[in-house]
Amino acid sequence: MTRAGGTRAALLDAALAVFDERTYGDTPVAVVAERAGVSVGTLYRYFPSKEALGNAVYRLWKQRLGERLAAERSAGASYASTFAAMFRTFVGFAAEHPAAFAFLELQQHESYLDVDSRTASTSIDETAVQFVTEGQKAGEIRSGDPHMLVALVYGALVGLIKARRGGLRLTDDDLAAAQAATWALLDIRSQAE
Amino acid sequence: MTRAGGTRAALLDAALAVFDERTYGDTPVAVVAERAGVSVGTLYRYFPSKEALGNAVYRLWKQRLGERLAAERSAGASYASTFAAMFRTFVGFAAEHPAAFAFLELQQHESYLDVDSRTASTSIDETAVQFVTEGQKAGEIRSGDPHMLVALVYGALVGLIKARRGGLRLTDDDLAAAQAATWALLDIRSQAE
Amino acid sequence: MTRAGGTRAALLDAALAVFDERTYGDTPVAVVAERAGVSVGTLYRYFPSKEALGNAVYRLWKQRLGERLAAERSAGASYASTFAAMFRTFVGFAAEHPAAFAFLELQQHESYLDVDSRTASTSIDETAVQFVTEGQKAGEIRSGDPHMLVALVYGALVGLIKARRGGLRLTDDDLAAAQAATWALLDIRSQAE
Amino acid sequence: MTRAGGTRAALLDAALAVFDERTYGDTPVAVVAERAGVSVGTLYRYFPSKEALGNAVYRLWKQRLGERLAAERSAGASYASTFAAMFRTFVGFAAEHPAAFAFLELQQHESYLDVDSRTASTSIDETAVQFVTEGQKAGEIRSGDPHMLVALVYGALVGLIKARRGGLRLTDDDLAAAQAATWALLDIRSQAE
DNA sequence: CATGAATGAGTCTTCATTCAT
DNA sequence: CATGAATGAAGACTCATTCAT
Repeated sequence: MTRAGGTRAALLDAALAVFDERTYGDTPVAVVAERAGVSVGTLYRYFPSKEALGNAVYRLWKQRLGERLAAERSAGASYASTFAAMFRTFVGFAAEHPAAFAFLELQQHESYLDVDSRTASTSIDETAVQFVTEGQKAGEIRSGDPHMLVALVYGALVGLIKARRGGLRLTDDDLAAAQAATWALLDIRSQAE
Repeated sequence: MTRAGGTRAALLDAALAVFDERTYGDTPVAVVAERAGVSVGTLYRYFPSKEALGNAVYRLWKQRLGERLAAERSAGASYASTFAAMFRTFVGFAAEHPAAFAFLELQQHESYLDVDSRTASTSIDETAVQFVTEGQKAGEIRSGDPHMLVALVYGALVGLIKARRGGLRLTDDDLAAAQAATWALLDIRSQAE
Repeated sequence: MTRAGGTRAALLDAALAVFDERTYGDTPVAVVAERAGVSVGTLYRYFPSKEALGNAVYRLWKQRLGERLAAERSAGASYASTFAAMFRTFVGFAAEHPAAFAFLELQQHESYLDVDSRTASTSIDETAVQFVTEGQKAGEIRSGDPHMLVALVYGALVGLIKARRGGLRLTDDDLAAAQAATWALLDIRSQAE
Repeated sequence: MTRAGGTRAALLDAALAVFDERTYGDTPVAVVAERAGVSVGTLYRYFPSKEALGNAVYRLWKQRLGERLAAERSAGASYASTFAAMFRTFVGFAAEHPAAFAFLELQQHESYLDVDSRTASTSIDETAVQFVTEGQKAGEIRSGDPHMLVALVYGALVGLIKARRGGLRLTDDDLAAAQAATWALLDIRSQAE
């Protein structure tokens, strides 16, 4: 499991894998070390504590997800098509990195996350809020508290991936339908009475 | 903290409270017992294990939520108005029993839930799936895998409550907007292109 | 399981049964009470502690065994025939009261036996030692420390019953052979070189 | 108490000592660890459970005893003299390792012994049974179920050592007498009527 | 007198963290 | 730098004993 990036990367990889299999709270550090092919002592050379390791894993993947999402905000595109791209990115990320997605969104981290990690988490939110706010100004996204709308959309997305993880089979057509439905959460045209 | 219902009820109350504050996994049984005003030994007279206690709490509230949701399926009402009632029930439940809601929907239970508890959980889902399926047949709800649509809606609702719990302030108008947006996830009229 | 003798007897019966099934140390008093058909509280009305109960059971059966053994010392009989009678009594007792025998001889009691119980135990020994001493004087039993000879014989008998309990099948012929062999431990005629 | 053999050996030594003083069932693992001069956590590095530790101690000494007994079966020797050697070995083992002997033969192990330990125990029996069977064929040992005869002899031996442990003083002459008496259990010449 | 709920000290076991080699 | 043995505090669970009803 030792990646090119060296011991630290191997530890982050191993931690993600086992945290996904068992949960952060239920995973002894010895298991992480063993999976990474190093000793516990070595793990503690790279991370001062289990919490630090958990935070590092969390931050690493939250940032990766955030960057991929942010990259979709191409200038000039319509909000609907930008949303479509973001949706696909999100679903694609979950498909490519199921362990990372499950760890990030399906587990609880409150008990150990530090400020930096929370910030990483918030910044995704901010990107999304900004997108919604601008879309509202442009008259393409329905009115309403942007934070609230983001919460609804993000929640729907997480619900979708969670269901998929729980065994729900989704074809490309299903995903297209899911994207359309989720966009309806924001679409100004769905607001009409 | 001893409720009128007796020791068992006091334990269920205490367990819900501390599981919400700290998480099931991070809560020693001694803390539950203390909160209920009894000794550890007494807790074990009423529940054979910590897992059994966790399951009892989970089932109790999942059933209460399920019953309230199911009660909204009044005959003759339009799907839109039934959905509105369910939305209000869900949000109301979360407001009245924030600890219960957080415990049920914001925590992980995979590691200890038994079959009965999972069944209680599934039955809510089934109610919702049935609602969607019938709505589709009636031409009021958009097409698409009902399980997927339910996952989206349930996810959105959870996201909403989670945000509220995270500090987001929501007025009645906000909630009305949230309801409208969430209904758009299902509304056949949002499907038109 | 309630015997005619009343609650106390029922408790002694129940205790013997469960102590045999599980061991004194591994049996909660609640199990004894339940088996006797009474509550724990009641058990404590009849016996001040678990130890007292254990001692009472031990003493009761040690005495019964002792009395039956002592009864075989009929005057005028030869030592060989008296031994034969004792052997049969011992084996018969073990067959009739397997639980009692196993409890008495196959379990450890050191940790809780009180003086009275130890006395009851010793008196069987004394009877046997007296038998051996007299037999030696009469020239029918081999020379040697009587306590030692008794230890050998008693040990052999316990070994026999233990083996039987462990699954060894013994016919009447086998038992006759066992009796002959055991008597050889004492028989003056086996001493000849 | 840390022996040269390392921590594991120290734990086995300590366990034997305290199991003898108090009984396996009445000894907390903390006491074993303390006696061995290590912490509880360390004990669990070497033995996965208290049961595993108990089995390890049992097996270790049962094997040592078995090996010493088996070593006495020198070819060509008469059955009487082989028996004499085994008798001395047995008594010698009990004198040299009183704690081990008491633990092995004077305690109950049924509740926790695993298959391997039971096997170790059985193999001593098998050696003895084989000795008796061959002696019968050679016309030197009395007839009768070999398992039964072994049970009698082994029981007598255990009774002897138990009595010694209980305070009985035995001179070399006494032991010689005990050996003679015990051999009479098997001696063909004691069978004659 | 009987009941059985309540108590809490005591047991086994786990695991984050340290540190001698 | 890496190793992994050692630590000990903490957690789940049991059970002899008490006492209010």
